[in-house]
Amino acid sequence: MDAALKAFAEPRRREILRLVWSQELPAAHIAARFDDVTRSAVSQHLAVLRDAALVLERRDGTRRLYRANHEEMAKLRDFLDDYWTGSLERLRDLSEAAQQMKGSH
Amino acid sequence: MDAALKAFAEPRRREILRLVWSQELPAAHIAARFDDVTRSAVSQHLAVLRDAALVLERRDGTRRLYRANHEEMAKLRDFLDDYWTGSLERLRDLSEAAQQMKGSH
DNA sequence: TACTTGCGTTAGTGTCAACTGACCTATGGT
DNA sequence: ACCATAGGTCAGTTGACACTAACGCAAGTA
Repeated sequence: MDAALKAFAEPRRREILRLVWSQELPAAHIAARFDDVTRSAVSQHLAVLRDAALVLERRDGTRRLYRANHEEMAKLRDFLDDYWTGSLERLRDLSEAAQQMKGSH
Repeated sequence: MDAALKAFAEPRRREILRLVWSQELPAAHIAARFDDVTRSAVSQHLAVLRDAALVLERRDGTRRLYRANHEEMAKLRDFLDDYWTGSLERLRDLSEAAQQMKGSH
């Protein structure tokens, strides 16, 4: 999950992810969208996204088709939502911090 | 805004941010929460968060009190929400990608 | 079998970021 | 004035990472 956020916090990867959000695209089409970067760089970005499970890969002959993994993206979104809305974790941290202030002052 | 996401995509900084989410804390208290890292490192993290406007700093004598900047965090959240919900941007990218497929095949 | 296309992978490079340790600054107390 | 406390800053190291160029490999095609 941490890897997903890290992968997502990269402008180029966010662009790629957006391209394959609602349609499957072969690597060549994705790479062709970026004229300021080599095909190799895009391939490596795709590997990062795949390792983070943010995209899914499907092989069709010599081609590899990519599409966004909406399930994993939903998980990431839930994670972020939890951060904002607080949840149990932050309550625990707050009580610990309060306790620490007592002890040190 | 890109800086905010990048700053947020760092586990340690997310921890710090959570500590000052609903209460103001002096730098020393924040640093004391991390036993595997020096005060210097925490100070630098706080600088990154401040530069990204994710935390606000207030001076009180020799101390510096930090608290989360909820407004800026809301902006970040909105940015992420827009990414998910689509918005105009993605529609533009989709049409461009479709046009490209036509041209190359 | 040979050639081409589609794509991943590897080595090497430059840059950036997280961290430590030493230092500097400012405020407040004695 | 002196000293302690709170905390930022700078130099230097290490490791991660985005990238290029060259190579490797599988799957069609002639």
